Amino acid sequence: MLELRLVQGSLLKKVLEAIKELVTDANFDCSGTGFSLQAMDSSHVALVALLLRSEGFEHYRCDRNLSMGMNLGNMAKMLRCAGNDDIITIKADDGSDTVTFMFESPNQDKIADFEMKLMDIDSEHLGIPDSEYQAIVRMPSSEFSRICKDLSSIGDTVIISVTKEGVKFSTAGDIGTANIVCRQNNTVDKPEQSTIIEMQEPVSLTFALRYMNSFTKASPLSDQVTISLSSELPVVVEYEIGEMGYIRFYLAPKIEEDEEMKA
Amino acid sequence: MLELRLVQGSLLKKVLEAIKELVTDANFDCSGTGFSLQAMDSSHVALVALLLRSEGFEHYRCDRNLSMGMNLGNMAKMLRCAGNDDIITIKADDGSDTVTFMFESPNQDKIADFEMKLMDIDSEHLGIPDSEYQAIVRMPSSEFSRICKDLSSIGDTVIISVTKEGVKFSTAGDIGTANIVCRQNNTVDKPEQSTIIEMQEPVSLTFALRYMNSFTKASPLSDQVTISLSSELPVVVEYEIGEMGYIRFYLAPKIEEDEEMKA
DNA sequence: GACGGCGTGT
DNA sequence: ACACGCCGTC
Repeated sequence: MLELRLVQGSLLKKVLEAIKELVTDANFDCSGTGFSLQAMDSSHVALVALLLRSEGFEHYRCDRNLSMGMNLGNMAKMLRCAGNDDIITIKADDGSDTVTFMFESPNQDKIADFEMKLMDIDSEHLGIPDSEYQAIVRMPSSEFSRICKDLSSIGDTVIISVTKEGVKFSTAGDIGTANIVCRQNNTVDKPEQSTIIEMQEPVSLTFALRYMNSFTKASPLSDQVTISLSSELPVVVEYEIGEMGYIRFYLAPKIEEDEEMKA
Repeated sequence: MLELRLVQGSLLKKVLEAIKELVTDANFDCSGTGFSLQAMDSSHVALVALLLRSEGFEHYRCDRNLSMGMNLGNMAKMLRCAGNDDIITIKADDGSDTVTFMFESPNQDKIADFEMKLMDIDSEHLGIPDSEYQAIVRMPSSEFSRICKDLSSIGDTVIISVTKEGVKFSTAGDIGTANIVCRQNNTVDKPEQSTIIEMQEPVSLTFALRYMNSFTKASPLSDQVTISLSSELPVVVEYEIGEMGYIRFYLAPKIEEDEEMKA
C-alpha cells in the first residue's frame, strides 16, 4: 500500500512538464527515503534524476519499496487535470497494475481521482557518484533558459567556459558566431537574481543545445539553476524542487573535434 | 572603424522585424549623417527607406562611409537575442567582411557579442525626391494595420480615397465589398489616437493589400503612421523611429482597370 | 493576469 | 509531427 499526499501539487505538475519531453516512459521508485525517478532520455544520451524526499509530503506511507512504470506523457495529461492549488495524492495497492492520482481542490469542494495503467519497464538504475566539480555556476534559471534558446538560433552546440571573470556561453553556426558572458553578481537583496561562480579550476566544455533546451523546461520549478562542470564528466544541470528535492539532468560533453583527432 | 551605440536597442530589433519580411538582403549605409538603408523588396515592387540619424545614437563613430551588405533574416535572428532593454552596439572594422552586434544588459551583468558575415550586394541607390502630396493622412498605426488586415480577408487591393469627410479604405472580392471610413479626429488629450487629414485635393488610389500588410509590420515602432498620397506617385507609408529617424515604405498605385482600358 | 487557440519554425 | 511563441479571449 502506497499513499503519498503532496500539499503543493503544482510541484508534481511542473516536474512532469519538465521531463515528459525528454523521457517517454520511466519507473517511479518509492521507498522510505522518498519518491524518485532515474531515466535516460529516449536517445540514451541524457539522464534525468528526480528526488522528492518523503519529508516533503504531508503524508507518506510506503509499506514496501515499489517501482511503478509510467508513461510520462499520459501521467502529465492526468496531472494537467489538477488545479495548481490542488492537493495531489498518489495511491497504489501492492501488486496492483494501476496507480491513482487524487486531486483535492483547496476548499475541498472538488475531489477527482484518475487511475492510470502501470507498465513494465526494465530500467538499469545507475549509481551516480557524487563528484567534485571544477566549477559550479549558480544563476537565474530564466537567464540560463534564455541563453540556451538564443544560442540555438545560431548554432547546435554551446561551449560553456568558466573563468574567474565569469561564465561564457558560445556557439557558432552558418550565419555567424555568438558569445554571451555572465559576470558573477551576488546581489544580496535579490538572491534569486544572483549569479554565483565557484571555480576551482577553469573549465570549458561543449554540449548539444538541443538537450540543454530540454533541461530548461524545468525552469518553472526554481528561480535558480546550478550547473556543475568538470572535464571528462557529464555536466549536471540541477533545479531544486521547493524544499523537498531536485531534478538533475546529466549530459556528457561533446568531444571537441581536435581531441577526436588525437584519439 | 565603425562603432554605433544605441541605448534603446529595442528600436533596432523592431526595425528588423519590420523589414525582414519585405527585403531579404540589403546594404546598410553608414555615414556621418546616420545609419541608413534603401532597398527594393524581393519582387521589386515596393521600396523601403530607413534612416537612423547619428544624433540618435549615444555614441556614433564612423571613420569613413561604409556600406555593409547583410542578410536581414540572419541579422534579425541575432537581434532577437538582445533583450528589449539591452544597449546595442554595432561594430565593424574597415575592410572587415564581418559586423559585430554587441548587447549589454541594463545592469551590465551580461555582455553578448554576435558576429555576422557581410555579403556583397549591388544596390541601385535611388534618389527619392521630396514631393508635394495631394493628401497626407496621419492616423494610429494599430488602426491602419487592423484595417489592412480586415480588408485582406475580403479583397486583394485597397482603394484609399481622401475627401474632406475623411479617408476611406475600400475593397471588393468574390464574397462582397467593404468600405471603412475614418473621420478626422483630433483628440488633443490623446494625440497618439488622433486621425489628422491634410488634404490639398481629393485623391483616390489603389494598392495591393499584400504590401500594405507587410508595411504594417512596422507598427510596433510608432503609435502613428503617416500615409502620403498623390496621383501618379507612389504612396509613402511612414513610421517614425523614436526621435531618431523613420522607416518609409513606397508603393506604386495600381492602374485602375478602366484607366488601363483607356491606355 | 491566466488560459486556450492559431500560426510558425524545427 | 511536435513544440514554441504570439494573439485574442475570459
